[in-house]
Amino acid sequence: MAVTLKHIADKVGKSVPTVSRALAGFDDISPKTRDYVQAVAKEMGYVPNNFARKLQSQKADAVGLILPGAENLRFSDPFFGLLLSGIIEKTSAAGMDLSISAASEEDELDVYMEHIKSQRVDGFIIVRTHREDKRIELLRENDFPFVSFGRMESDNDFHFVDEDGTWGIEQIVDHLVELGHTNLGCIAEPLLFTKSFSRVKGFMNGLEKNNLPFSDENLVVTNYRQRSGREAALRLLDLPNPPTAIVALNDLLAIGAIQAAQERGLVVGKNVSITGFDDIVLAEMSTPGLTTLHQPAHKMGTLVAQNLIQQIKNESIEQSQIVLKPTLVVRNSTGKPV
Amino acid sequence: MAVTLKHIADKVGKSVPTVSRALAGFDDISPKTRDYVQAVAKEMGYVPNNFARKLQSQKADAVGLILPGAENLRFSDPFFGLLLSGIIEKTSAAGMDLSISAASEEDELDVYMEHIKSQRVDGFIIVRTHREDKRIELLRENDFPFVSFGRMESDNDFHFVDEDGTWGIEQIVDHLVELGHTNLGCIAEPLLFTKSFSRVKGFMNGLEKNNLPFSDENLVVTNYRQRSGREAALRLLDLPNPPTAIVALNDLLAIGAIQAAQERGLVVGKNVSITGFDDIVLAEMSTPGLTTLHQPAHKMGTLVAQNLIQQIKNESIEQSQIVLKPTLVVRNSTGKPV
DNA sequence: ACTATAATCTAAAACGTTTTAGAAGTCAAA
DNA sequence: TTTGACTTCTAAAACGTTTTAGATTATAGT
Repeated sequence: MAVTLKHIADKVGKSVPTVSRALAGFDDISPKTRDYVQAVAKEMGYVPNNFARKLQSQKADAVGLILPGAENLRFSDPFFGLLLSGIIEKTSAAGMDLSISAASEEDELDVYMEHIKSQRVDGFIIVRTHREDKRIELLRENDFPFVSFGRMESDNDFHFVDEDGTWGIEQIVDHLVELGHTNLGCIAEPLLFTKSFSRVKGFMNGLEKNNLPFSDENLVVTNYRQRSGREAALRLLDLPNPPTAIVALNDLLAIGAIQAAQERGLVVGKNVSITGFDDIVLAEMSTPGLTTLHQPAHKMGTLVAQNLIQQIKNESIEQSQIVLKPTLVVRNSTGKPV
Repeated sequence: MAVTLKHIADKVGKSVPTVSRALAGFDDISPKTRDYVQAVAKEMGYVPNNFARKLQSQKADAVGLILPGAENLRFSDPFFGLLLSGIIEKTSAAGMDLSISAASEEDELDVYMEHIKSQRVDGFIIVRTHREDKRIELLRENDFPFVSFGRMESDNDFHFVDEDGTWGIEQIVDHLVELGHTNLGCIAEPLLFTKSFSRVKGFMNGLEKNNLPFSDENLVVTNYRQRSGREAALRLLDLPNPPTAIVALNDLLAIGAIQAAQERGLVVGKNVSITGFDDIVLAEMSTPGLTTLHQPAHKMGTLVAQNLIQQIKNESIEQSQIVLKPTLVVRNSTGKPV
């Protein structure tokens, strides 16, 4: 059985509250008692019971991360992995737990409510933000602390860390246009995600800025996997008038697109240019190296977690809304059109 | 403020224990009262307080995963990501929390003890198992439930899920020898990890079985990153008598090795053959496709979690020690030597 | 010597739940 | 009409901690 305050109290011949306060270093305990109690506690290997403490304090000292879609956990996405590592680094350092769970779309909101009502967590981190996000609305209504990784389409009166995806893709389009491309294709994730939507907007903006027409068939909307990237790219490459450059809106899609191009016998960076977004490790390792937009995934994780922790602890928050600009990394997957 | 049993009790005009037992469906409560209480509870949106319940039950309903090395979180490793997704799937389904934290090597054991003593978790999942693993010894001494992903070198009297790495690499060596290779190099992670050690053993066994000599300089021990794979491969390729095949002991190392070979102007699968281990998604996507050993990472995660949950719940355990054989996947990174 | 003040401690309550032991009431059998 | 058994409920205690309010003792000031 674990050592409790009562055991220590019995041993030192004092009351439980005295022991509690001695260990906490309150000044209504004599230095002599304090030191003695602390020594005994240490010797007995005392560690406070987590739940008793939390019940009393009415704080969970925990951050919740509820992953959308049980089947779709997305841990194979290296970007998400790095984001998570940033989050864990900060929460661990702050002595808080990170409670990860999964919820299917139907009962997602219920799971949030249960977490709140059972006082399991003090705040949430929201990922894969939608343009209209019910989770965010729910949390705002209930005045519960959270930080979203990504904004909504409007009404962004909450704490978030986000990329400037629109701006980023504009840089990509500029880069391709500078190289001489005039017929650009685009592969996107579902548009209900703000992230995807913003990036597509960047694509449109880029075309418009460079006086290029947009054609519907040049935009393929799919999911986030490489496999889908490959299929989407095949569709683009098989068009009667195929694009000479493909703007994939994340690196995994881009890698899939590279594979597709190679299957069609095209030299990537020459016969066709392909770009990504995120700069996962893989982007550097692929052949050819992928031209993409670098994002500090780990850093973003720390920012999200930091803000949430500050909210929870009622500390002053330096910046409650952070938008980071990605940086263009040019590698060999882009070149002049032949 | 959250709704408590007391609130419901006041409303229905019964005592708190009655409400508690009515909600739990005990049969010493009349059906009439039971239904009424349940209806009222539902209407008031009652959710039990997590910590009160856990304090009383003396169960955490949580599984701990303490990641070794704070700086080295390894979330960028897709294999680990998949393993994690399997774990989360099972723990979520069992209604248990997964508590993830990180600990540096110095205070790793203390962190384990604190988790145990504070009754924060009911069991642990051990990853990156060492040949002599202090964590496992600690948990055994304390008779605390755990499942290890990977065995120790000996004295494996505990629950684990593991690969048969030795057998796997033997298949790889056989495959290469069949193709005609006689000079094989090997790139390994640090040998204190059982996983790495077993795989190296497979390499040795394979050579011996095929009557090939082993030379020290053909084995490079490094860490798990691509970068290291590249450097190690360069060292092998620059030997006076360079190997015609490189057995990298994980896929990331292999990808790095492919990169190195390409830098040296070699055609992989022709001038030099390269193999991996794990079959991460990337293995299929790389050019050339990587010959490797497939492992069901997600499935392994579910097995680990399942066993632990069964231990915790005192359910019967189908299999407490599971060793899975990886399956050889031949792609284009291996071929006859020229 | 008496009072005010400070120093040190403790009893009691609280957090919200579940378990245990037993009370109160109902009903049937003797 | 008493006994026993059963049904339905509740009081009290428990889990381990912290907070609040107050008790006790020592110390100093007059």
